[in-house]
Amino acid sequence: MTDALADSDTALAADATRLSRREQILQAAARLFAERGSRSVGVDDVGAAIGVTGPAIYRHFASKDAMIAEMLQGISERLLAGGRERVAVAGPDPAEQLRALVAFQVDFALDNPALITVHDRDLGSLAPGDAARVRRLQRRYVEVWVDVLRRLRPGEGTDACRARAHAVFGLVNSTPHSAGQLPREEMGVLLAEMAEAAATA
Amino acid sequence: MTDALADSDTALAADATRLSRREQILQAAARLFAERGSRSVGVDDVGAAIGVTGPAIYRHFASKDAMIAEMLQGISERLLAGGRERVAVAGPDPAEQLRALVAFQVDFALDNPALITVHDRDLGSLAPGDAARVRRLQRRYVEVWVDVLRRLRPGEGTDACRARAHAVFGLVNSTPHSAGQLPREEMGVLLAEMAEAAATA
DNA sequence: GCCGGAGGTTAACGCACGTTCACACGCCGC
DNA sequence: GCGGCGTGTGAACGTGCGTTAACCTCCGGC
Repeated sequence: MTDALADSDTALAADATRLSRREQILQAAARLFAERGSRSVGVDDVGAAIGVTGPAIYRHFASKDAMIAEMLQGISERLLAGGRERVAVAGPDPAEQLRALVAFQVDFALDNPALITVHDRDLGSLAPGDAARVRRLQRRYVEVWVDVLRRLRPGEGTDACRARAHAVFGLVNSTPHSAGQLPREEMGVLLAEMAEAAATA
Repeated sequence: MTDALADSDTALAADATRLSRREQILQAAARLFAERGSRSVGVDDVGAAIGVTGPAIYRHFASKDAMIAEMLQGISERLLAGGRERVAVAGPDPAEQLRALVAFQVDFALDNPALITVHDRDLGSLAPGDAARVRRLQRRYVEVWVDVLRRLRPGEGTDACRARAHAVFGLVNSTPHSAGQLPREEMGVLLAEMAEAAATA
């Protein structure tokens, strides 16, 4: 291949392979859902966002609901796996574990504001079974935080620690509302400081 | 005069019943919307929640969208007015003003978890004009916080203070996620402590 | 060369749901 | 009593949209 067109073709092909079609769809859909809500975004809109027509979606997902379910479940799984890994890597000190969890959540929220938005907004529009599955994953992620907080604050009850964890999530997950107000690095430092202060107040 | 009085009386009575009905509808709708999202809740559902059929809604609202718009605008107005009043009452000390704002937001979030949920979730499903109106109110409420935070933290820029305000909102507005885990009073104290710690970290 | 499957297209179907319409009923001023 | 008005009902309409159907194209393996 000698011409530039072929090069750009291969580059595009490489990009296309780097992200499978399913993931392309999920990513585009997440962005649209975050902006306007999954119920207001049509299948045609999702298709148009990746350059195909609406029904093409059904070559990759059984239904729109199945697509949303997979999206939410994927997010919850990434959070749970990431949180557990960071805690494991952080060593036995609960203060260090908390720092690791905060850093992880901050990074995730800054890198994926759309996923953060969709994550808790569209849970209610899931079929009961799928919603239960996602909620179970979410709950396990919360428990990772609760375990750390409990060892960090021996005097506090489990319920208080759980409420504390939810509050920290809310704090860090404010990124979609304050997008682009600060450079990413600065925002990360700010959120991490605030989150740790709130968690240990 | 007696005519005028009678007229205004009946007008007031009519307004009162109509307003209470409107309020009933808005309240029931807010609860349903918080649970399942405004797009998944039908007009019939809202009607059924107050014991009437769906079309009865149209005796009180021009359309479902108008109802949502009024709901969101009402929330934003209550927040803005409440925030300004609390700051005014708190006196000149910015630390005291912050405490007042935090207490206000915590009370609101604990008293109206459904409104909190709907408030930022269904903004995207509003008509452009209505959305702009609500966003303007929201922005002015944020600026109330930013003004206080800026005087409290002279070294910090406006953008950082705005991000900080959003983060505190996220923290306090976690109430829908941690509903009923703690008695209200305890939860209020916990959230207020965390919010102040985060705001002044 | 051919064949099968992966992935796309357009057209059409059906249902959910917002909205409107025609009508009914109770209440209050006259 | 009577008529207007506020508020409700059930039926019907229109449409947006998720989904399916029928058909096309490209491509890798035999």
